[in-house]
Amino acid sequence: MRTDASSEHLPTSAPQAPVRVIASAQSWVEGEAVRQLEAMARLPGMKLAVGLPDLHPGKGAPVGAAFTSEGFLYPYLVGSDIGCGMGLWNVDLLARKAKPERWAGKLDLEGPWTGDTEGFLQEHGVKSSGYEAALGTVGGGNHFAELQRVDAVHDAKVFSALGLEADRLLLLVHSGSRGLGEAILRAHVDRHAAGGLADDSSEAQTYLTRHDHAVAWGRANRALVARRMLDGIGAMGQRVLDVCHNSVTPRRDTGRTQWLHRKGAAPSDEGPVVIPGSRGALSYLVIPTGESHASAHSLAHGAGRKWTRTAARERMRERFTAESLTRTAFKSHVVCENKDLLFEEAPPAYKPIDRVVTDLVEAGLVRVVATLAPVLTYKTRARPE
DNA sequence: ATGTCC
Repeated sequence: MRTDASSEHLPTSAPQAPVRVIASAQSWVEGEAVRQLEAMARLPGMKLAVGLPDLHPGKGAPVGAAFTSEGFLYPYLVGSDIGCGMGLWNVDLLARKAKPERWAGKLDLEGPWTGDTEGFLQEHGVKSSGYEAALGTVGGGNHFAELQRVDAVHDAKVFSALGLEADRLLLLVHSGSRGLGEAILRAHVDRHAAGGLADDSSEAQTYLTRHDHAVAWGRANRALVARRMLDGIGAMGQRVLDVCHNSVTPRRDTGRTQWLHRKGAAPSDEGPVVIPGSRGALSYLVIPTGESHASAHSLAHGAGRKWTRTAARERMRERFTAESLTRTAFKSHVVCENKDLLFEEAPPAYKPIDRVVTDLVEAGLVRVVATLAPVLTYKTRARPE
């Protein structure tokens, strides 16, 4: 029996909203993740709950899911990393000029940026938050900054329309709002636990204002991570796209405002997105296709975890040395001086990304524009004591 | 996920 305290607060009286899991039989989804999705579908005001092919259990609410509601919004469904997302930069360096081994030895994005963070935020039109010491840092868990080369181009027209060239490096940054979003959710949970907010309440307004700030701050954070990374390799870059996969946004395409919650779900209504594989795997640049109402205007945001962090540590430690995991099947390098994190984030801990993307293609939701292969993944330079 | 737990 589960003893997750958060689920005790979830009202189960409301009728269940439609639940849809977009995943083929080949990409099995854990039963617990579907049960969590169904529990969320019984929240007051819920209209639709969608699981994407990377759906997996989370802390109460599942990850890889999108929810639309009316009358209420649910900060708990966005989670603590408000504004987390993926940014892609075009790098003005030929892939064949890459020096991953040399870069891996010297890149260091730990600690506060030594530049003018206030000025940087101002340039991006974002107010400071009190968390500026973390601005420009990647964070933990599945966050990373990864230099990539183009593996294959499948849609040359869209590829070049994005300003991309097959022989250039790209930089993909996955990070969020660090401690800022966490503090915003904590303030909500202290009062309401997993409960929602009436959308006409002043508390909802306060939350949304803070949420929007964290989303903007998270985007600026990715931009500064990119800048630090590019400074480290002596290159320049241009942002190609940046999308958020943890957020709640209003939609007014029906008579009444609907709240679209994304919990580890990329948008399908903001143009091309990158769906990253884990470290030693390809990432997919895709363009959304077709009508996306039934999929809550959302896409998978990654491969999706297959093993828990604890299980991954145990299983990987038995089979591999930490050292061996700093190189991948693509001969790319991984900067991760935290061994536990290296094991937790090892490729076998995740579902195969190609199956996740194929599910989206077969559901008519995306077309693959290009596949991107890792060259150098930066996780952390810091060693735990 | 987390200036991560007193």
